[in-house]
Amino acid sequence: MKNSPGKSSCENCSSKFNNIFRNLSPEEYEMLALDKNCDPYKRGSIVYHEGNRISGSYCVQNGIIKIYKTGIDGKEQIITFAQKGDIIGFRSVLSNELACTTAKVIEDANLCFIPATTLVHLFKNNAEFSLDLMQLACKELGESNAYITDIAQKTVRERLAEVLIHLRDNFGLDNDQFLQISLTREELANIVGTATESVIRLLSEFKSDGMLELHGRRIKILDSKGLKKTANLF
Amino acid sequence: MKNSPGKSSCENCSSKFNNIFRNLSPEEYEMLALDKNCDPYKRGSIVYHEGNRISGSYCVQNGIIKIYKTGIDGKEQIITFAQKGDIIGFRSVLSNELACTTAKVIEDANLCFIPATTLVHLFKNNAEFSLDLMQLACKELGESNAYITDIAQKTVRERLAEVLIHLRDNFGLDNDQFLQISLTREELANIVGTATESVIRLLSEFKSDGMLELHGRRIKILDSKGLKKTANLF
DNA sequence: CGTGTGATTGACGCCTGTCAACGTCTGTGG
DNA sequence: CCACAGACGTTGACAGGCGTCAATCACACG
Repeated sequence: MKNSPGKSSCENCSSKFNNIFRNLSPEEYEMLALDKNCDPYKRGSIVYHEGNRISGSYCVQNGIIKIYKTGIDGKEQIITFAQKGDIIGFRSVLSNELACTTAKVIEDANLCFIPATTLVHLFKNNAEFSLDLMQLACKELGESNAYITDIAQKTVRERLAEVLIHLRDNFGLDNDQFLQISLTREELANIVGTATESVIRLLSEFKSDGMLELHGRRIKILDSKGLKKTANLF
Repeated sequence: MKNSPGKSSCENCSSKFNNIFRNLSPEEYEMLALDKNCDPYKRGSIVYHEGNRISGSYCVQNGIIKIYKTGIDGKEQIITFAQKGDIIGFRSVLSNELACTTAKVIEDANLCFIPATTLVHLFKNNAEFSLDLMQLACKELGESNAYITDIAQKTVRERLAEVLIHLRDNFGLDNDQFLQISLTREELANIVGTATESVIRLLSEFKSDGMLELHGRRIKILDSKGLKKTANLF
């Protein structure tokens, strides 16, 4: 009875329907259920830290994790967020390298730890699974390369608008039509790659232009089309 | 006799010693040799184009290929270069997606075309190979994420210095100690993510500071330590 | 109520992109 | 052999986006 939240089998895990483990055999699900280890993580806790060796990957049951790199003067650059159904840390596990990012919980989460040996075993013995995982890595690679182009060519204003659209598309809205995900101004700045003050100024400009409604940390997109235009998205 | 340059088997291909195919069985090498298709490509020719479907990957025997995305107003953002022993286009093949970059020859090259079916077959049937390929994708992912951090946090001056060091480390020097790879100012700008004029000005500043020697397109690094310091590298 | 974190606003100036003009080099065709 | 076109490199002028610094406000928490 080692799997705390209801010793749930991954086979009918509540997280994302088509998750990365969809092509496992019943036996492999069994194995995964035995090997994994699900635990709650509080907001603010570090799942793994850049530069450390990690002994396995984590599958997100719920909550939100921010994945970032630490750059000049300790300024963090947010690479992506992981949520329900996502798997994190597999890059370092499969390459057998030190973690090149830090994973920090920003909304209370339940994570299932999957030992490296289990993951590698599945990768080597199930071609469907390995292809799925490969495709995931390739998808992330494509996204990262697209973001390089963005950040290299677009202005801060364009990038911020784009990030807001992106956050809406990826995390959705709450009951009041506000962005579901709640970030500090500094975190927004660390996605966009700019100063906190610039984010603040631009957000209030967007508000003046009637594109946003702001209530503290909560953000509502009023003019999606205008925002996309500002972002140079088509 | 379909493989033009000496119907060479990949098994003893002259390209990079530990290349991606190092873990194939003799039978698999045989299969690869039968399926592949090696052709010369002239400087300036396009190997594949962003947005098109590609029917296979390419292994670089020699020459240099520039991989870039087209951004705002057609401005190109160079993501990476491929040289001897590198494999390109595998991302789109394995994800079964459209090419998200363009590959253009900048130094006359010989490329071996590997049909998608062959690559996928090898991936599914040889766990060592699939792990190698996965590690390659993960390595590229790590590099892309590192570059996001750089480009988001460093100044143009720092990035240019870093790119020069990077080009030296990856392509080496010619007999006169100049960088082996020859790029236009515009291409340098499209790596760094800046304007051509800025690259020109910064290069001559670096020259004034005694860190570089410039002869047209040829660049010699005189003060590697100073350049690294300028780049904020340790 | 003090402390700390996050948000906001203003002032200031440098880095860097844009525009324009001109120089240089190479290859082509007359 | 020369003229010309076109690509590439260089330089200067200029403005404005955006980062930095500093002060102040808002809010939560022990």
